Amino acid sequence: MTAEAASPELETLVRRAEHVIPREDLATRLERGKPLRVKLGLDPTAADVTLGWAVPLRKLRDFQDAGHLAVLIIGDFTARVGDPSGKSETRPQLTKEEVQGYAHSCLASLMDILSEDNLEVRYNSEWLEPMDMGDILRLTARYTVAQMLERDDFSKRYRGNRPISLVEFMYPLLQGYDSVAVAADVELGGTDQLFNLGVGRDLQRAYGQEPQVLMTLPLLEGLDGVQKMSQSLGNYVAIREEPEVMFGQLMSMPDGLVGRYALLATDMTPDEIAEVEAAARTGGPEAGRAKRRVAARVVAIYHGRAAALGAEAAFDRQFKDNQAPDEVPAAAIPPDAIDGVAVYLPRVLAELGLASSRGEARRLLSQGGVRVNGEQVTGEELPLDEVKGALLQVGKRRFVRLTA
RNA sequence: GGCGGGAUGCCCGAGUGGCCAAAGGGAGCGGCCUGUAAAGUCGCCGGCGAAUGCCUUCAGAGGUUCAAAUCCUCUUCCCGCCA
Repeated sequence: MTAEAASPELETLVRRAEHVIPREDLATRLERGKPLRVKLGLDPTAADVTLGWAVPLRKLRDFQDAGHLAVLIIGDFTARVGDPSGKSETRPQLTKEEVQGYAHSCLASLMDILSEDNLEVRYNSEWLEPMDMGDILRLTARYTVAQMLERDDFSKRYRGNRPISLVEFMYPLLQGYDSVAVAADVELGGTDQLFNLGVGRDLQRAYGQEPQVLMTLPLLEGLDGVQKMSQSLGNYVAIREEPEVMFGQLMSMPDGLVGRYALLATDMTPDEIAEVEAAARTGGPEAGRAKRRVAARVVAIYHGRAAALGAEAAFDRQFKDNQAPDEVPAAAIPPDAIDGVAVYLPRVLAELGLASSRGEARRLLSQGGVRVNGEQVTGEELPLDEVKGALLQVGKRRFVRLTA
């Protein structure tokens, strides 16, 4: 085997990747000059596409741009099984209807990243649903319980006396079978997918195909800076989020994440990444500026440069100058909150969704978390004409304009 | 199939007859501070138009008791050991 200098194409394609296994295979397949079938499977288990998902998706786009075929697998069947990767709990099973709804909304967002060209979209229910018991037995015969238990997440749960459903053992096999069904040359995934991707490789070999190359990409941490970005944890940024909101969400990330986001969520050059990373470490206003830079770059990818500038300006108005955002949702004062000429605020807050209950609303009031036209209000009642048309604010970022 | 252990609020977890809307921690929320960061600090953290008041909550269904998260019976689910 000759260890030739990596081609520029290979260089680009493996950028940001965590593992490429086996790397030589990718090189040789590229040398053949035929477009590769590059598989990425996504389970529609939630409605949005996050910056976390965007990491492998943007890699898939790189392959498309290099002339390869993106084989996007919508895991409408596997979503119902539930991927146990990295989870310490059994995932709740979703219904077919839920999954269809998610698939529909995800697919739209996905196309913000992927190109229409060089794209094949497949639903894995196409081949998984018709499998019969014979097919399933053939599949399950390939793997042992010990192999499954080698996986960290399974063994942890096993040792910790937590349940592991048999159906969870099926998941890697089904995902692996997808690779057989679409004859993948390369499969992309997050680092937590390494085991699953490997199963695909094994199964392809067992079914007489050339085994796929595995490429994993780093998992982007969520805004909490601790756990991976996930919709169920609520620490995510959706790629379709409004520019202003997206910018604000990104500004709330811990400093330690600036470099990670620069690397994984922007198109910054290595030099730029090093710069913002250093700035974030310096701390102080310096770090704040670095974070702004990263936030603006992310917003620009999904909404364009102009929107990014606008979002930053809006951010300053709201959080530096403490002004209400330009666009504030309007709502009528709930009629049952009005008693003659008095308005009962807890009811207003609760019914408009600014507080989860009237009790919560009362707490917010008593703690000074509620403002009417910028003035802190602590009493629970206000005269009706003071409330009509007023700007109601809870905390720093929840606003409603009350219509008269 | 047998024996044993377990199921508590968003999560973890204490509580084994009244003092329990239920300790403690985490997460979250609000105030101050600040770079909407971190750290810090003060407060909140089941519901009900005020309550030392009422309602709902400790897997589910029944029962004992003046009184049950706590005791009894059955059911469901989880874990372990044995087969």
